[in-house]
Formats: sequence, C-alpha cells, structure tokens
Amino acid sequence: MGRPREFEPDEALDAIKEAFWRLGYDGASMHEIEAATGLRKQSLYREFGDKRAMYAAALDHYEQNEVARAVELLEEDGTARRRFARLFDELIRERDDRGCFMCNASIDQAPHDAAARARVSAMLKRWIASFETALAVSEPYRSSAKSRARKAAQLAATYMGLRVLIKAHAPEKTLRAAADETLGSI
Amino acid sequence: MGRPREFEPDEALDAIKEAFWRLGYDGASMHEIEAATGLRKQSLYREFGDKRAMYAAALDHYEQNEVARAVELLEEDGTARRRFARLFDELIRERDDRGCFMCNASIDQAPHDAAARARVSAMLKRWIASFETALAVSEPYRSSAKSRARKAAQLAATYMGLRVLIKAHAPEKTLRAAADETLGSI
DNA sequence: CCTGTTCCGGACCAATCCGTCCGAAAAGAG
DNA sequence: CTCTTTTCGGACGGATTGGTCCGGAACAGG
Repeated sequence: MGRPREFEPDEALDAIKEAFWRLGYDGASMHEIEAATGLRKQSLYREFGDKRAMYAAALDHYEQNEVARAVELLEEDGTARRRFARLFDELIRERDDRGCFMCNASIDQAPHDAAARARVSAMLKRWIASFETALAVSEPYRSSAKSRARKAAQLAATYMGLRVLIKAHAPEKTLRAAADETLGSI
Repeated sequence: MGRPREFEPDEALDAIKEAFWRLGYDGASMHEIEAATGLRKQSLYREFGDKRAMYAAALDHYEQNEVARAVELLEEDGTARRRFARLFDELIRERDDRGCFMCNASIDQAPHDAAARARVSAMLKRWIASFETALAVSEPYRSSAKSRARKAAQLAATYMGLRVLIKAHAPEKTLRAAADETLGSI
C-alpha cells in the first residue's frame, strides 16, 4: 500500500558513491548528491539516513563492486605474474583520475570518521588477502608463506602508490616503469 | 616606524602547514588555524592573503622542509640500497599518521585547486629526480639510464604506497615486508 | 608629543552547509 | 472512495564558514 518508491536504491547508491569518489566527502554537498542521483533530499535521507551514513554505504558499495571486480580479475587464469600484469595494465590503461576511493577515504575521512576507518581497514585486509591468494598459484609463493606475504605486501604498496601517482598525473612512462619493475620480480 | 610585527612568519607558516597536514584543507577552519598559530585572523590575512594562499604557502613550506630533508637523507653516504634503506626505515619507524602532505594534497585539493596541483606536480618531479640521483651512485644504475629510471619509478610508487598504508594503519609487518622486498631488489 | 603600524577581541556579513518540516500532488492497495 | 506512502519543491533553522571591519591599546621612529 502507499505510493511505491520510484528509484532503485542500488542505482542511487551508485550515484552517491560516484559523487563522493569524485569530489570527496566535503566536496560533495547534499546539493551535488541530489543532482547526481536525481532525487530530492527527503528521499535520500529517508532511504539512507544522514550524510555520514551515505558515505559509509558508498564505501560498502565500492567494496562490493570495484574491489570485488579487481579480486575477480586476480582470480582468473594464468600464472601469478600474468594475473598481476592484468591488474596493473588495466590500472594504467584507464588512469582513473578519481583515484582509489579507499585510498581517498583513508586520507580525507578515516582520521575523523570511525565508520569510514573501519571500512578502509577491512577493505585493505581483503586486498592483501586476495593478493596472497593470487600469488599462491605459482612457486615459490605456493610453498613459502613468508615469500608470499612479503610479495603481497610489496604488490599492495606498489598498487596504492600507482594510484596516487595516477592521481598526481605522473607521466605514463613512470607508471609503466614502476609496474614493470615490480611485475618482473614476481 | 609603526609597531613591529610580533611573530615569526616562518614559525606561523610552520603551524599553518601542520594544521592543513593534520586536518586537511576543509578540516582546518580559520578558527583552527588561529589556534594553531596563536595569531588572530587579521594578522594571518595580512601576512598570507586568503586561505587558499595559506595552503599554497604551506605546500611550499613542506617542500622546503620535509621534502628537502628526505632528499638530503638520500644524499648522505652509502650504496644506493643503503640510502633507500635509511629512508624507508625512518618512514616505518615514525609511522607518521598525518601521512604525506603531498599525497594528501594530491587527493583532496589538487583536483579543485590549480595552484595546489602545480605544486604537487613539481614536488613529485623533485622526488623522482632525487631518487634517480641516489640510485646513480651504484651499478647498474650509474651506467644504465633505463634501469635507473625504472627503479626510481618503482621506489617512488613503493614510497607513496607505504605512506598510504601507514595512514590506513596497516600492520607494521606488512610495511616492513613491502619495504624489504623492494629494498632487496635494488 | 605625533604618526604609522600592529595587535587584540569581537562584531559583523553574506554565503553555505546539513537536516527538518510543510503542503500539495501522485500513485498504489483495500 | 479512503488510506497510506512517496515525490516534489521550497521554506526554514541553526550552525559554521571565510572574510571584512571597527575601536582601542601597544609599540616603534621622528
């Protein structure tokens, strides 16, 4: 009974995520979010709560989509090196200047927002775990937990660093060099 | 003639930098900056202009101090590997959770602020150039410009990535592993 | 003394922010 | 039709923001 909701919550959340991702928490005013979603603020507040809750939901949405997609990419076939080459190649080819939403959140919101901090922390664990899983298909990483953990940590640092360099508009040659140098050591 | 200025501009700028570094551009209100510097807003506006100009000056101050200090650390004696080990060791030992002011700026201000973008870009170039200089004391990097550029790019990505991981409170073991893995390949 | 500059502290302003509330229209269920 | 719920659009409030301005006190040089 009652008038049915006219929007798709997941689509709205996707637009909210996009706004926060592109503009940051402070940069994305409720006015911007209204424009991005095409919804009025009451609809947004009723559906998601306040702005903080929208941000937390946006981070969750990022994990369930962008992060999950990268994890799947690492789970496709090929040697460990081949898998990471796919990940890094796509990263450099797209050169998404919104950066990594998780990295952005860790810098501009995690210090003030406990909910965001918890989500960043959980997402980071998932990243590193999936790096280890992808490494484990090849030697010596399958046999040696130590070399697996070390290489996963290095790859994680390189990945995050590349995303920062992309955001800072480093030349493609630098990005390629950094990626190739690390990929070659797998 | 006239009453003399009672504060040291460089000390004030240092406090301003600290506030922006710790809180971000939006998080550091003029009220916070007054508290951080111990000065009233008129003194600040007269000395530095508006808030944007203070942020730009803070970035310059960061380059002339923190970045310059790291560059000097890389110019001390030792093999290339030893030099970067010093840099990374200090990074991990301090685990400064303000993060890298340049990285922070590239994420939360560079997209909207052309002056900040230019400073980030210049600082990044300086970083990479100093990495190449430090590498050039050892073979094969002295002889091969190509391997020098590649390794410098990798080290830059690793360094930025480590700073993000530190900000995200990754466990020390992960940081150490990432640093050691890359240092070992120099 | 006089003049010029800075300092303090607060008043003030216009804008923006998040969030709530209202009224009227729309759309489904009973 | 009557309920109930959602949607729209805007008004509204309370807080905060960056920035200006003012008055009086402090401090220097002439």
